[in-house]
Amino acid sequence: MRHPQLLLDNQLCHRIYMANHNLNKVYSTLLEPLQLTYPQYVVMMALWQQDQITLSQLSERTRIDAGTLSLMVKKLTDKNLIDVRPGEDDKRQRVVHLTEPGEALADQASNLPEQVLCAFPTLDQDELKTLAQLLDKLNQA
Amino acid sequence: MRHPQLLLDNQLCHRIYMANHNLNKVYSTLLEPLQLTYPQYVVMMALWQQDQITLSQLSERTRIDAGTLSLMVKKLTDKNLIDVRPGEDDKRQRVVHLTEPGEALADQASNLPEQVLCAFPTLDQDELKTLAQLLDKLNQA
DNA sequence: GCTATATATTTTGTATGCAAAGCATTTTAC
DNA sequence: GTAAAATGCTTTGCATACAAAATATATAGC
Repeated sequence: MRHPQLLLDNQLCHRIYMANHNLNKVYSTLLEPLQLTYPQYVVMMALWQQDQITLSQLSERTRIDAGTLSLMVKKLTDKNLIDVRPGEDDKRQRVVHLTEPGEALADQASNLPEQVLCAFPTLDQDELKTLAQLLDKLNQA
Repeated sequence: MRHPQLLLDNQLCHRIYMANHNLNKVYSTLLEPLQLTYPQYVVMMALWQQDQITLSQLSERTRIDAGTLSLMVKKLTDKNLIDVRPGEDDKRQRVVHLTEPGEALADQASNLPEQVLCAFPTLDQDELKTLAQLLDKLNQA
């Protein structure tokens, strides 16, 4: 091969791609009892952290773009986990509220983060911390 | 919040998700001259590394699943970058071959990995190496 | 106040991603 | 040798992603 720098195994992007893939797989198993997809779970986490925020705030927080979010919010509304009301000050905005079942779901999800880490026993606490720091640094750029 | 472990900022998965997202963004800009999407570029990299492999080998290498690959291979064939022939030993298989233009594209892509890293000046060589090692460890699990 | 611009959201079109069903071929078991 | 199981691939259906166009409402400049 003329260009060794193009080897798939040398690409940071592919490591990240695979990690994302592997994490998604673990989550999809763990999320099955909650009847949530992984991105839907991310939206719920954002709302458990701060309820009654606008769609654009939710998009900023989760990094899920507006178009995708628009659809997902519909589905979560159908599941009766959230409900969406027009903004009082600004009628263009739509504010997302957790419903009772939506809030209650946090209890069911509360042991999930720990279980996810259990799926990756090859990394110890220190390594997880370092990994998180390096990813934060990468994401700053 | 009753469950601090559910804070979005505490999730490894979300850091990975954002990193994947950020890298994709950088790639989509850099890949525009090559007229490739990022996953298509991954397929091409796999083939530049080893040509004339079956679809299932390509899937294993790229971690792109068979169904997705089936479609992508069609598009790359339309672009005249690859061509696909039935396996000689096993007629069920289909073997992917780089075309002349497909091989030539590697030259155009050869400086891409370096340019990608330039988009992340917050990480130095050592940190990139550590990050790669930790991701490998995570992906082993 | 009115118009031009900006903002918040939805819609549309295209490209993955993935599970499951379907199809053709090959291998296994007997 | 032949039926059953396995394998390689394609197709289908659904769920993101994301850019760009469309829509509704707010704000700025005059």
